[in-house]
Amino acid sequence: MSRRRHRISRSGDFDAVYRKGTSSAGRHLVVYTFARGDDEPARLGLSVSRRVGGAVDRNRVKRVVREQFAALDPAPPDGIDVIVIARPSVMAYLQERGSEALGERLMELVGEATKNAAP
RNA sequence: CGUGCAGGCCUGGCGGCCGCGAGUCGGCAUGACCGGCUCGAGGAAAGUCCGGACACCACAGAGCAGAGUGCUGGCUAACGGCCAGCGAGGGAAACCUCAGGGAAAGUGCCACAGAAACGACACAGCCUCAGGAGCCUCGGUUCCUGCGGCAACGGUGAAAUGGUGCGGUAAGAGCGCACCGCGGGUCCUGGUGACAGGCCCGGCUGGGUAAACCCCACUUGGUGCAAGGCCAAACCGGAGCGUUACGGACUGCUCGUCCAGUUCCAGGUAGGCCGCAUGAGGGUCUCGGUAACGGGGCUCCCAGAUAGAUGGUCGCCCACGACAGAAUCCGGCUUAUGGCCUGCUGAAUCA
RNA sequence: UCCUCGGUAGCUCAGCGGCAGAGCAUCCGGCUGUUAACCGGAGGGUCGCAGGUUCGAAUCCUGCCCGGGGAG
Repeated sequence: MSRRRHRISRSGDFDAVYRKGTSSAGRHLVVYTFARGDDEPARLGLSVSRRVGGAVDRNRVKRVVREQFAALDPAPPDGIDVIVIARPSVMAYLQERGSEALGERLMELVGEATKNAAP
């Protein structure tokens, strides 16, 4: 499977998710979701600002989030766009608790956001 | 042994499993697919402080101003970099540091203190002589005034008109001498040169600050790969200014050349390809050079992403390893940081 | 990717070679029955950091660190 195809790459798509989607915020991550309404696989977008850390730390955060997103169980439904925003405290959490703990937080937030969008 | 100094090197390795980017080969269910093989971050990729390559701006122009550099010789595509020297300063030493041209071209500044801070002259003061007054042991001594002589002495200060010693004198003074310092020379020797050593002259003719203005020498057009080029898509309405002018082509000025438009409002596109990785390239051998570096032979192809790829986990090696992630590409500088090796020093401390 | 501006008292800023200042805030005293206002006084600073030039640096020079703004 292609990772690239499952990413949000155009700024217009980002704007659509921010404007029309629903959000759910945690201490270290913020998740936006938006149902496009087609049957393509779910896509992921990432936003990691300089406040998180240097280039090495930011790459690590993006890598971990992508891995954990691909391993989500249950997997997010088709036709959905998900944007994950990293907050500045995420590096400290990652070093303290590890990538799997961050995956659990991600699953909670994604579930919450999709539930909010459903009704 | 520890300490200090200098130089060089590396940036965990091997194996298993899961996962990512690019290239290439193959498969068929031709796709935004699957499989095999190969390659896949750094010494600083960083800060963006210099220098180039490359691209466009006029054919990349001229002059001034502005800006930058500043011991000598060399290296380099170039540099504010590097190498080798010279001089000055620091250290016990190994060794380190230095924007290190010009102050008799001119201007400015030198607070406070101090007699005086740029011209030196005055002030304060010292001395001979003359006159007057007092004291008096009648030889002198003190004070005042005057004609002269002098520049040693001056509670300062970062800095005070060469320093120390001897002679000399009424008191003194490079006035004379010795040593040290300073300045000068169509001078001599060595060196490509900075400069060093010597000789002779001047007896001294006065400071500091140019990382103050400045003078001198040399360098210097601007913007930056989101440069720039091509393709596709969309909008292709209205108003004003101008049409020998203004405006634009780096900021200021002058000249010259070129461009035909340009400003505001409204509306619209912000997708793909090239640039984009074979280069002042790396490795190794050899020759020249003290070295930086250069010549030649052989050999290798070594990241090219575009919401942006290198990680996770397990085992072993004594060890989680430090700083940290390419975005047009090179040469440097600076800063952050873990470890290893080699050589040198002998102050203090320990033995 | 690149270009700019700034860092001085708790806050906002001035000072650009010679003992570091103003306003607001804080504290103390006065006024008032009390508070505010007002009056008088006091404390508070590695001038972002490190070198250098100078007799002397917040000021001049060089290199860093941390913020703010802008262009495409």
